[in-house]
Amino acid sequence: MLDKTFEPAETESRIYQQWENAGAFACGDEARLKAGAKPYCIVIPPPNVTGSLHMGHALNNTLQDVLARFERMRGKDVLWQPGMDHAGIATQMVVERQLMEQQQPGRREMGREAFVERIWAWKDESGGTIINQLKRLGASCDWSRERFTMDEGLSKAVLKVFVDLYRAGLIYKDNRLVNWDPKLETAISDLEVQQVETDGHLWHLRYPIDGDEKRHIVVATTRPETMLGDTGVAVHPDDERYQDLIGKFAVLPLVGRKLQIVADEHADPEQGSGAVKITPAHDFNDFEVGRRHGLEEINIFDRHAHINDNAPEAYRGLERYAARERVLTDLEALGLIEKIDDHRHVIPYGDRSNEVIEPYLTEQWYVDAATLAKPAIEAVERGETVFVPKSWEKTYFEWMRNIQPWCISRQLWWGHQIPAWYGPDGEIFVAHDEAEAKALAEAHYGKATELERDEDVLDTWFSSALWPFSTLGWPEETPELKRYYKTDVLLTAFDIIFFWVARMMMMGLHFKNEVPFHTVYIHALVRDETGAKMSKSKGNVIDPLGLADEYGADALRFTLAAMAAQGRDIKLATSRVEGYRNFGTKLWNAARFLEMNECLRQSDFDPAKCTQPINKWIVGEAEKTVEKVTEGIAAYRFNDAAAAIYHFLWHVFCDWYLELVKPLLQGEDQTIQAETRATAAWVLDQAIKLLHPFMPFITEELWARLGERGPARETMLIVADWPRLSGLADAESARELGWVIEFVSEVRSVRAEINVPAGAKIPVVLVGAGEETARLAAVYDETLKRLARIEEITLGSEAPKGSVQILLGEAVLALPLAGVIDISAETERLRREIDKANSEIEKYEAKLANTKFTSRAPEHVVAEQRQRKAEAQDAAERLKQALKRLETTL
RNA sequence: GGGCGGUUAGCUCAGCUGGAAGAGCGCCUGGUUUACACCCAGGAGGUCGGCAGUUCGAACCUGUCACCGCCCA
Repeated sequence: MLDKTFEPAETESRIYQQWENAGAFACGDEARLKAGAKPYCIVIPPPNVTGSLHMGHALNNTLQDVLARFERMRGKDVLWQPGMDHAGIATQMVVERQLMEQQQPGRREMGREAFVERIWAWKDESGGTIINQLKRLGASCDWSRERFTMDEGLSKAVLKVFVDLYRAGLIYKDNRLVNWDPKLETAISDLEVQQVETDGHLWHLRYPIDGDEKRHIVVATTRPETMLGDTGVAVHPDDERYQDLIGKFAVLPLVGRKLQIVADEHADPEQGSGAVKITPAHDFNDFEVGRRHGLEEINIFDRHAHINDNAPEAYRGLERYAARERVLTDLEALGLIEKIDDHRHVIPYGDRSNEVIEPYLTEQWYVDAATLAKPAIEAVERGETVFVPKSWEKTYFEWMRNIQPWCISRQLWWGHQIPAWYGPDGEIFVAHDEAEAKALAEAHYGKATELERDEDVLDTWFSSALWPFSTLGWPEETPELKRYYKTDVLLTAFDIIFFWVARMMMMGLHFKNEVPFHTVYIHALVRDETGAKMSKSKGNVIDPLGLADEYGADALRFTLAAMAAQGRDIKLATSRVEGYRNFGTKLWNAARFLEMNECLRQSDFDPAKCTQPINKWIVGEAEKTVEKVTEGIAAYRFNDAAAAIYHFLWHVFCDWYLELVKPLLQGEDQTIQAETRATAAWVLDQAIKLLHPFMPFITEELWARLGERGPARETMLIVADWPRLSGLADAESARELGWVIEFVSEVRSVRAEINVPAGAKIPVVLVGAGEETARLAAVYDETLKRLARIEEITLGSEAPKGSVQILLGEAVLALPLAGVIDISAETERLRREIDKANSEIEKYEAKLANTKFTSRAPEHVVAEQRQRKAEAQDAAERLKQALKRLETTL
């Protein structure tokens, strides 16, 4: 006997263990393959090895699991490929922090090799907690195939990609501005830079004109310290104020360098004085201006963003903000500060270090992203990969068409070391290993030569970009690669379109000549109840595992899926989770009810052979639900699918079917009882299957518990067949049950409205009932009496005096309650109903009187309106009669 | 400055190709109906952001305005 409630805490880990033991998550099941199963593959967006589960992961992986379980039940050979990435910066930071806390030597003291070893040790010990957290959610990944971007195989893929791209001219070294993190001492990607609006100042500086010392040109800057690296001044070509100065020189104060005054459209005549100082080595815009006019690029910072020897001695060694103070003091002393305005502007911060990022001129490795992007753009244009929702294609195109060279080198130790070796003269040899590099060098120099390997490592995303094929064994031509590439769908939040989708598309197309997935499903971002992005600093983070502890993983999953409507952010309220926990309990108790009523599954049960209308009706409803859930998931409309199964189980199966069937289960007729028991059990089985992708634990548990009696289960639910039903809808029984439900609902509603005590049983006279209605009343007599709390149902030709009257089909339900009810309240109720009917009649009449409508609207729409008008007229007429009868009793 | 999205019941949100406004939660009323109080029954609550247009007909299409959010400069 089932308990009153399902206990997630006691059940979830046991069930998960059973799935794993049964090998249910593994791809390539022999029996399936023999049956001709088609492959279905999703690669997980690899979580960070340092990461722990947040709500975004929970949503992302819940949806992947819904798809994986759904397709598995549909008989496909499912591979949900799991793994993690090595998160270069984040991981290195974690371990460095740990060393510091334990007061151990820092990485520089311990040296590269020892440090990297130390990271591996950290990874083995405390990395990847997120994997276990995913398991707690029920993720059905094929863990036997778990991969890590630093694995040998994946590293081999990285090596090959780097070498191939280099040899194809698509990877090169260049001296450009990068986003430099002076704290971490490495270049970082544009995407790892957060632009933060900040209150600052705009300093207006006066630069004397060369040869005309009395004259000045005023430039405005938010970063006065960078003036030490100025090599020019730009004015707009059309700016009349400065026409005579173009081509002349200004003199850089404090430094004395001559600055060419150039005409460039970058200078905005509306902003400040209209003239801007140009510091090509320390500003992205200035860099472009400098290149256009051949201005010198003078780097004034070292790697810590302290002033270097390219500046006058007085400033050397100063930290950038100290340098700013010093520069301002000195300019002030010279009277060269014209004015200082308050100014709001954006400052770039590194998202890992939270340090102000410095545009910094260094030599780095780049991928020619523009070239690789072309086929990736075309593939989406041709529809080889589609975005769901489609609107995200725009974002993708926007990004891809304006793509910048991708800086892939990082000044870190944790990651894939760049396979480039340098000769004594700086000649570069890119090779798969040192031996090959040496051979290349020997060929180049004509003799064996000592080489030095590039110290830097590759951006983590360089290896992640290969994920859809490197995890499948590439560059080896493995059977898995052949079978599962291209994969089916990638699920991700929109903020990852650039990180992931774009790069995987480029690499997949270049190396596999085929897109990595046919669909990209972009899901919502999870926010808190008020719509704010969850963040630790705001303290509004809802821990998914906390919710799973409190309400069960199933409830959390169902909530996320139910709220995952396309194109919207999710504002998560715990009340929703609670509500869906209740839904689980409801299901549990329905099963408990069946158990108590001996509703056992029958192996030879055929839903098409039901004889009782109530059973014919519910199997038809089940079929409709199967359709809705199946279509919903297949179309990534997770919320629709979730709503369909929720509605069916609670509001159709529990609220109506089980209630309607109670008399039959307790009745005399053994045949009917047997059919009903079998039907109930069968329907519940279908529902459990439909719910399984969303609530895997409770459904698997019920599957097992219900399997203890009746025919033995052939498989666990996770690999059971997805329902495929057809031909079960039966219009006749649907109409019959519709009548019963309306009967009960109407009586209940009116009872409440006129304050009949809930416990009181009242008589009902069915007036003007046709033959069929009379038959139904007789057949469902017991059911109606029970559900509507009726004492007796009799047929009559006229409503008894002073009775409450309800329209039901062609008949009138008369509740003879004279003396019990408040006549004036009932009169009022009828008047309201009549008014309502009348206004409807007017509406339809107006519509139908409009010849434009009747001539232009489709036939069936017009017919529908006529029908409704007739119905409303009929209702109004009968309501008037009812009112009249009521009034005559007064 | 450029782009995208949003504005529907008190709250959180559905509403696919334009043909009678929906769900969950909350709220109110009433319930010891032997599956379930994590429950049952009933109910209130909406000028679908404003305006203009297209259409026989608009929450849905077009334009415009307002406010909110996000992304990119």
